[in-house]
Amino acid sequence: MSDTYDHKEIEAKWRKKWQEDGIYKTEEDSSKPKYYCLDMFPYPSGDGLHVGHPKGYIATDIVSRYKKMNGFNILHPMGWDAFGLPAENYAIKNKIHPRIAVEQNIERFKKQLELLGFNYDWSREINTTDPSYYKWTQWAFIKMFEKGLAYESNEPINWCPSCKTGLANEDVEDGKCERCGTVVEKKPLRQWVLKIREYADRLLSDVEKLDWPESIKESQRNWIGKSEGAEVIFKIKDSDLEVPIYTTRIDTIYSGTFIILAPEHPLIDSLMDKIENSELVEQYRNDVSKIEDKDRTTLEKEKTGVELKGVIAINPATKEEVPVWIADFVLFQYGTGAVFADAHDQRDFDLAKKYNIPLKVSIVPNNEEREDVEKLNTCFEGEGILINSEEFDSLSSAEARPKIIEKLEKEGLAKKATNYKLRDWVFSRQRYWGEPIPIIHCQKCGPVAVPEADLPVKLPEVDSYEPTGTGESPLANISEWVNTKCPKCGGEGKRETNTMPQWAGSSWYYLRFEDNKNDSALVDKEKEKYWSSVDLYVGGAEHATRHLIYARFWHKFLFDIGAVNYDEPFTKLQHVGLINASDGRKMSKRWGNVINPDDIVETLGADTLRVYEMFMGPFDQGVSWSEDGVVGPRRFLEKVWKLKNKISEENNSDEIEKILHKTIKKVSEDISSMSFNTAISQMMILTNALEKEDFVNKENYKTLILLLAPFAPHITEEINIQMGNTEYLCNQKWPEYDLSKIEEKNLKIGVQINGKLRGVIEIEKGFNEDQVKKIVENTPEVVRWLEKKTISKFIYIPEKVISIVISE
RNA sequence: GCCCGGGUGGUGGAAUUGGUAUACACGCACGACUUAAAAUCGUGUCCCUCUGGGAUGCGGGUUCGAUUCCCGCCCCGGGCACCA
Repeated sequence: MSDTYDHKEIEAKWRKKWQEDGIYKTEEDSSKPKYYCLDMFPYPSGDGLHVGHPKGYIATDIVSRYKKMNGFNILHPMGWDAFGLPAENYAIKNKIHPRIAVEQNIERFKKQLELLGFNYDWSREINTTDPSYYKWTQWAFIKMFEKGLAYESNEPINWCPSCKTGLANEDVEDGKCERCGTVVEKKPLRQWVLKIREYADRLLSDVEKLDWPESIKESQRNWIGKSEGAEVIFKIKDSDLEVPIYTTRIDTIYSGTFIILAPEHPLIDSLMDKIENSELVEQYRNDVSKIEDKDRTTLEKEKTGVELKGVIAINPATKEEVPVWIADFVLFQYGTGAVFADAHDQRDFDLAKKYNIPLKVSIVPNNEEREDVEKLNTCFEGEGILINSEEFDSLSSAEARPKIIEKLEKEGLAKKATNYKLRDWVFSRQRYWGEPIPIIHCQKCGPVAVPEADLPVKLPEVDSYEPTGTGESPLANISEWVNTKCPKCGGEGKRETNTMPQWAGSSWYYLRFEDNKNDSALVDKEKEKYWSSVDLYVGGAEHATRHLIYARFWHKFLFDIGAVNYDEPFTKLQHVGLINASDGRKMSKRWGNVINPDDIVETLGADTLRVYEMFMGPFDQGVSWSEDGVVGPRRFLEKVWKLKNKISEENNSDEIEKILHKTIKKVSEDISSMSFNTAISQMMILTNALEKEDFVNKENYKTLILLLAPFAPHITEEINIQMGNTEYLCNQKWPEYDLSKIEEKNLKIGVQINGKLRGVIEIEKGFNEDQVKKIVENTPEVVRWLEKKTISKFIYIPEKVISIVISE
């Protein structure tokens, strides 16, 4: 037996053996319960992995090994999300075709992952850029098209002038391109859009049944942004035209003294012949169109607007004639793009004060505080008591709302309405490196889906894959590819040249792992029934409103067309906290603070890296890498290694047995709850205890090795074989604990006097209050506090604490 | 502004159906081994005016007892936001 722990030799040896014996290959086996444990698959960047990337992968590796040892059939796969802008930009920068770059980067990533000893079943590897994969991404798109969920639109969209492509709402952060930080412009562009809004209600309500972190669920609720209110109709005087207005505060309708349209509102064009100051109006609309969205939506900006002179609307409740304004703070994309304005909204209030538009009060907080509001000295935005509201006077806001809707509904002037912030998903990109959208445009038939038999529509080779910037993808230049026949009428057709966004392939990849070689279906329904849903999904919280919404939408659609058996893809989600550099900053080439896992594997070993990353702190919390800290886990593994030399057939003390069984219990529970840090500290406690013994019982040692195996698979496998066992640890049974060995016969209980701990006594389990009291009375360290005092209360909380209250 | 999560030693952190706060690890100090160093092992390590007192962001409250529950704040991280 070699005495030094040579991690390099041991890890290389077992990596090779595991691979040769194919022990991580997963087969369907309906006799066993399944466990599907999934990582968010990476985009294979050119920089390779840094030490933060594997944190989530280590966790799923531990959980899946643990589940396997507990008799589950596990699915733990890995693949590559390789389409999209970053891959393409990397390729352009390095003057290399994206396909080649992706191949190289995948190779590098895979090597790095293999060094860490993961139990991935590589026979199920997938790659979103593989035509046999994106065939099914295209297939799903066609199904959506057939169901009317994919449509063409010409509305102005977010355009990133640097990435030279349109973007979805989700890709814009604070008015900037999420990818490159460039300020996004509005650009009218023909594009493909998916009707994710049709799923808004289900996406929202089903959030409740997910075992996900509350923060992510909350983000999704906010992003979907459901609000309930009413739609009211303001008719335009002397015309057939009317303005539908969405409001959540119909209780303020009696103070609606004017209405405001978004400057983009198309109704304005129909009103042009009535508008007396059309020049001014046009100028305002023009000015607004030039302001970037980001600036337009800052609260600090002073309110501006222009009245549409000559246009009069009728308030449906008061029947009063009210002026019509346009103002840029009214957003065309939200609600109906029009609001009724009153003294109970700060923005309307400010605008009215500035331009001397008449205001009226219809809500007051209560009778005591009504004076200031009524004098219009202040804008009251809250809910309160109605005044000046005919029969609704003296009702509360909440009481009045349904009643006002009811009344106006009878006149056909209002109805209940619901609104969402969620916008439909802008799905086309004017770039090369994505799935071609499988549509053929025909002059006669319009857009026609490519027949299923002709899928995949392969991404053609091009000379230049750089973006054109014109709003056309580079594919538009390949006429032999673009020009084709219409599948419907056989006439001349042109292929759609836009490609899909990066999020397309990742919206359903988890299904493909269940059946990655199927050429006749996206996934076999029987296999899907067995493996789905994903039991544990681990990844970064930054995907809360992008990937995790898109995937849920995509999945619900597949459920609706009968392609899958369940209506949610991920049962349990756990997010992984980032690992920052030791300076607290994000690891980045720019700061020169990147730590490469390969280096740690070389110097300290993969097992040490694994244990350290799990020991650093709570799994879902961010932490900074510590050069000093990483030696702790290394010392721990060395201690475990050295215990080999003390193996004996003799039994250890009851005290050791107790710690051992406690450890089995704690490690089992902590893996299930993903509290890896405390599982490791408990194993450290056991190891420290064993170290102090003269010998270590062989079975006890074996138990420790089994518990540690999911965390540190290499070193434990080596110890296992050195102990004379031939079966791989991952195929062995997880240890069970014996509660009777954990339970204490004697308990140490604290004694509090007036709330302060004054001593600790030892009692036998099951002692009653009198017995306990007797012991207390014979404990000098406690009794000295009781001299010359009266005991007014003696409380014994069984097996927990004694609390004595005394007075002079 | 609204919503979600968090605040504990020099550092990462542990402990919550209300019951002995500071487990485990790092760092540091001292000691053993060594010609010496590294490694390893051992001891100590919340603070103070230390027979005692104080401390889980701050201020109150409930309780025999509060890191845990309630009320009012402060700070940090995240989501949403001229959203009608």
